[in-house]
Amino acid sequence: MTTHKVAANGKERTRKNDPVRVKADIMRVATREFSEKGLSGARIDEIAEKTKTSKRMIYYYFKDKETLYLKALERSYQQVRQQEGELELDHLEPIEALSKLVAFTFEHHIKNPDFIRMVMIENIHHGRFIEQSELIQSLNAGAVDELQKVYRRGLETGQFRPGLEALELHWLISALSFFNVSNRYTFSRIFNWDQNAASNQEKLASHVIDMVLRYVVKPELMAD
Amino acid sequence: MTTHKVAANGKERTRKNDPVRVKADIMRVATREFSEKGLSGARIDEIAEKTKTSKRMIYYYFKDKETLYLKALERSYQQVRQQEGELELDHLEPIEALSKLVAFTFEHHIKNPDFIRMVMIENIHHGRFIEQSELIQSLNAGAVDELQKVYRRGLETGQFRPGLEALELHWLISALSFFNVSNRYTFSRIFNWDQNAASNQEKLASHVIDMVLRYVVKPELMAD
DNA sequence: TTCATAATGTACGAAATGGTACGTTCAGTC
DNA sequence: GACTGAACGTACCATTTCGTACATTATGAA
Repeated sequence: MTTHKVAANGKERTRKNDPVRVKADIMRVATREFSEKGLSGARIDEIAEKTKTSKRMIYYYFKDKETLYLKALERSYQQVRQQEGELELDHLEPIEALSKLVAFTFEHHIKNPDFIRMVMIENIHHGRFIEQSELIQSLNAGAVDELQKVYRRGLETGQFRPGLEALELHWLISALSFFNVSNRYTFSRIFNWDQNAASNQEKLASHVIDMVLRYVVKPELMAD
Repeated sequence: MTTHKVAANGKERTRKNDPVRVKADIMRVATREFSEKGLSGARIDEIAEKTKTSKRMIYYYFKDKETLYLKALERSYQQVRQQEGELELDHLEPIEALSKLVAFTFEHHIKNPDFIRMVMIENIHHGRFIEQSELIQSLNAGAVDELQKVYRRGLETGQFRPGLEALELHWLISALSFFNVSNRYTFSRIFNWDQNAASNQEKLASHVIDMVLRYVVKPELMAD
């Protein structure tokens, strides 16, 4: 007697226990669903269907819908933070480094619309879930530290204006990069302007970089 | 025989027909609910409860949930556009005028968090509803026109850099002002920084104004 | 007054939806 | 092989939720 059975439909029906895979599968599908439809818009049944496993398993591993959402949110943050990794700015001169940093951030947001959506959704919820997550808070910082280093170097060479704070600078860069992805639809529609078009994205990117540089670099070093 | 009856509880029960009031009441409640919980999160039953009228009336006047949402979205846009009204920049010199315009936009966003939320929600829906609305598209423009005028005047006086476009400038200002309201919760939490605190809001406001000025005004006119 | 239509109240239905009860199988340990 | 806890499948339940059927009242016109 072997351990596998034959189901009614004649298919081989050997069940494999693979908790890691199952869990990862659920997380993958859930993240996409929540990011697309929000916490209230996503349907557990639909998530289950798109999974290789069943609804039962979702509740087995994740307790309830909100817990699943929180885990999906954390996963989103983890993934983008990983990608942020190696920028290697130390060998560049300050202005060049800052320019690269901004360009990278802008691009990085474009490449991760799902993450942007999760953040939007979480803000709609008044950040109720992110507040509970120590994990997310633990893996922040990196971006600001890089910026801090660059800014300090720019101060030393005398190219940057003094008196700015890295965190606030980061806020400005984030705002411009985030908005570019988050508000595409409404902005395009209202002003009848295809913000998504490659040519316009290029324009915006260079505007944003230029804007940050003009804000940080001493004016006498900027050509008109 | 009078036209009014006495209900079981003894209360006077004269029904008044007041379509305008009823409709406005529904719209008021619906807008708040949708802005708070989104399209899928808002509940028709709850909207009905918070109304002076009944669920029946919602469907009588608004067909279905999505139509109600669209109308609420349109109402949100209308309201903020109205407020935008009189800025009176023409009598100010260009730099001063631009500064005022940015300050006003920044403040204006802060004063209308419900509107911001509606826009966020609509973007989560890929702008599916705003696309259907000719009304919303019809009442745009204003902000850009004002900016356009100021920019032209600044060019004439030679204080502004040439080559910029009003729409893109507006995009930058909007991005900074919008993000300040839309991403408060997550940003505060991640960087452990109370973005909402009055002192920090003041800082951000002056950063934003300064940033735009430095971007538009010729560098040689800017003090360090 | 009559009459037609707009406006409103009450109650209900059908489907969707989050969550669970209950039983079975897998996989490692003794 | 016997045993045990983790992993999994199926079917189901209770409630919520959007939407409607049906009856009634208000209001202005003829």
